[in-house]
Amino acid sequence: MELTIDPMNRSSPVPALTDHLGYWLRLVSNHVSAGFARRLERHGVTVAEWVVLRELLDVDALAPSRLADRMGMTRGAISKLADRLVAKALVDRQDDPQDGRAQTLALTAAGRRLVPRLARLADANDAAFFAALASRERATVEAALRKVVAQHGLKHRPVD
Amino acid sequence: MELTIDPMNRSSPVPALTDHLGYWLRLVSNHVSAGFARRLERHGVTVAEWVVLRELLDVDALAPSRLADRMGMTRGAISKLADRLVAKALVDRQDDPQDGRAQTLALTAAGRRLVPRLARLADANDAAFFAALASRERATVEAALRKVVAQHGLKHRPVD
DNA sequence: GTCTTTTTGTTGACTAGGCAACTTACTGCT
DNA sequence: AGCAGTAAGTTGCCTAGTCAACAAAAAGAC
Repeated sequence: MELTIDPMNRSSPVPALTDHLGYWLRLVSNHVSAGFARRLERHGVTVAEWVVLRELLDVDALAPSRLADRMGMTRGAISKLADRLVAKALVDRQDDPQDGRAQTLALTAAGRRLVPRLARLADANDAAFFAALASRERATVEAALRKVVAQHGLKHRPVD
Repeated sequence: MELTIDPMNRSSPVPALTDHLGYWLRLVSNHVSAGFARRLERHGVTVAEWVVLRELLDVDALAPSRLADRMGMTRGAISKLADRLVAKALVDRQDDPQDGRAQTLALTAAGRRLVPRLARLADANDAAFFAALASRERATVEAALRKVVAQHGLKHRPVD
């Protein structure tokens, strides 16, 4: 390929950035996330914090390390993230009485109250961004993305 | 909605993270970018640096501020990014003789040599990630994403 | 029962970006 | 010509991650 003789010096038609599906994915994804971040900002919450809150809603209590696994972040990051959420009184951190190393994170009453409001923002953001797509089209895209996730066994890594 | 009477306490079925298309987008996008970053790592280049190099390939010389516009980054970020690329001898920074404020960035010979190799990594990464999709399916996804981009007039913002 | 290994969470150094203040230089108005 | 306004690039401070070293505690080996 690159060894092909090319007297006219046009041997390497380097593909454009936009030739990769990953480019479009990242472009749209970054805008969707940034848009959501803007909406969350008014509530003093970041996207990563939202994910924690939403995760905690279902489980009632979760070890930071489990959260790290679920979110695809390091324990160090979760440690600091939890600090912030505790400071905002949205999350309660408690030592595990069974295991001196372990902790457990849970929503406070305020956190539990906030989640549904933020969920509505998430709905609105998604709807606004993908309004251009017919619902059939949206389903197709989601199916394709799920297929990619399945094929590569991608673990949750919603935040960078 | 949240005012609906609900004696069973099931009034707010808060949607799951996975109910949003944006979630899947971000999950896949982050993995694709992280995968690409890993491939680039061996060449001592980051994804943002790759984007700069690829942009410069077409134009031969570009002002940092134009680059900032194209990449959706601040001038401050471009300033530092250019520093790194100059340090790696992949980019040449030159003062504009016409305008005492302005500069111009251009690929060095080494930079120009590197781009096609990195482009191959980009191709490989994209192909590997989306191998699960039929080419028709890939085209559908790309069309949908382009539609979203068009409807919102999204400017280039490939890097966070 | 002790000693090694593993696990849990924290911390500090580092990175890459944003934002805003700043310097320098050009532009346009009069 | 001079001066206000604007544009280009740099810098310092901030944020939110990673990574690796660490302390404390539990688990496992024997």
